[in-house]
Amino acid sequence: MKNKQSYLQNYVSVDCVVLGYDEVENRLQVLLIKQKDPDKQNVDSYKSQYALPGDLINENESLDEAASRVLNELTHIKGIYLQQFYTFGHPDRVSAPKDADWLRVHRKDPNARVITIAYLALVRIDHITPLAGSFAENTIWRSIKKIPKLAFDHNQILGKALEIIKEHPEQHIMGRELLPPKFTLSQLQNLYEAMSGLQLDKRNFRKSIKTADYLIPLDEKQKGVLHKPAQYFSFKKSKK
Amino acid sequence: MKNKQSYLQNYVSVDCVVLGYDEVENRLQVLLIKQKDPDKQNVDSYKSQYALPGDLINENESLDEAASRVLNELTHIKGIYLQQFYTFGHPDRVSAPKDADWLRVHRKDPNARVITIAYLALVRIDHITPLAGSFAENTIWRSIKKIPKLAFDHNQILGKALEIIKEHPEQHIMGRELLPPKFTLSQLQNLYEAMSGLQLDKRNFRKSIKTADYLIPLDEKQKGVLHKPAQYFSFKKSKK
DNA sequence: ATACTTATTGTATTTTGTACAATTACTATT
DNA sequence: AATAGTAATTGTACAAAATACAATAAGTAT
Repeated sequence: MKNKQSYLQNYVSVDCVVLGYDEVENRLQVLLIKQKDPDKQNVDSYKSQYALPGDLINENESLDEAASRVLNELTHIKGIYLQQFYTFGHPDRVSAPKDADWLRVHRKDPNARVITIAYLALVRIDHITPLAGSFAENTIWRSIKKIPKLAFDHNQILGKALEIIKEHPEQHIMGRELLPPKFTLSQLQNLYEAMSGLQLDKRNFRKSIKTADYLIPLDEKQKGVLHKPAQYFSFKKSKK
Repeated sequence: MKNKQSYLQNYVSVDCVVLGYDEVENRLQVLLIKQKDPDKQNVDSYKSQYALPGDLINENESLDEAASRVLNELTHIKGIYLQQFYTFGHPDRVSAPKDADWLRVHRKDPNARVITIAYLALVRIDHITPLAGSFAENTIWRSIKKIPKLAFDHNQILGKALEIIKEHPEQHIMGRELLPPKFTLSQLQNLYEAMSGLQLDKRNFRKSIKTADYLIPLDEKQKGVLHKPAQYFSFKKSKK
């Protein structure tokens, strides 16, 4: 280590991969923001890009707090579990030509490197109203099967997040409010299938989750359905 | 996002948890550096601390490259697999009184926040000669069972690294050169046991690794041992 | 009464994990 | 040559978990 070396400016940001479970369509969507036309010119003159919600960290907040704040500013949701999953810091990760305009307007030093700590959140899509037209940007949900080209290295960040939930769906279901407080086993199975990308056998799925022992069977059934009504279940409170 | 907001200086560093496998003692040790007396006074006047090897990132290197460089500068080893495992960025992580002296000497802005990306490396301890008395610091191996109080939040960083290898020993053995090119199954089992902290049954261990299919049995036996000589094995080349 | 829809359930089979001890091949000693 | 000492090697019985697979049940609508 050199003594009191001079040191170039680094920006530090957090980016949030917010995955919303769409129970109706049984698919995961990702929350994206549309970068605004930085020069306030008409939209056609500027190639507006989609991006993951993210922002520079503030002075006195932890990384986790920064991620919570950014998520809250963009979705108005609070108390959601956010998991740090990787840090992206390649010197060139924000220096593609496509990103130059945005940086020029939004950064004091547009050429400075930005290191970003990426976070993953999972939510029920019908619990969130993306703040379209809010102070910052338009937000939209996009199916993870049809991801557009994103700003910076955000496609890479999203890809890593999707790998993680695909590998361990079970770790990202409990305590994440991805289902209503009361749900059927079919709803739970659909969620597993959407997260893993696999199709599961009904009988074996039910056997395995009953072994896992995190469900509470309720004395309540579906009503008004055109078939045998399913029993409702809820999650046991996690100990953490 | 605010427009061209002013932004406080953040330092960004990498810290390396280098775990060395000591086959003779069958234990893992961690590579620590001893911070030098910053004021060049006699050692007694300064509470010298142990720390994980780490350094600020340079301008044009990726995070992975920074970790490799730091590791190389401290151990002269190259080509070792380094895995990013977590980023630590609490605003107060370097502001304990114990760390003030060192920061005052080594940082232009001793009060600035430091975000550090932590990396994990595993090596054979007899392959590494820590560079005692080199330009920067003394380096020592310490058993992971007897970790002293470290600088900054390095105990926390080390703790997280140890959790990771404890949970998935198998992922950190292949391709890491933790054993000689030819090794016996007992050597391999000892390594597993050191990493997991568990004791394993010989027959069951052999059954499971033969299922795993990453070993090549060699036509060679131990020589000159006071017991039935063991067969040597080597790892299949990993495909990555 | 019938058709329709989804929920619910069990069994046989395979695979994997676990507990447990006798025999083998070498060296050193007598 | 026989014996003792040491670690390597191997198998079996049992339990638990994963997998493949289809008939019956409980509602609604006609």
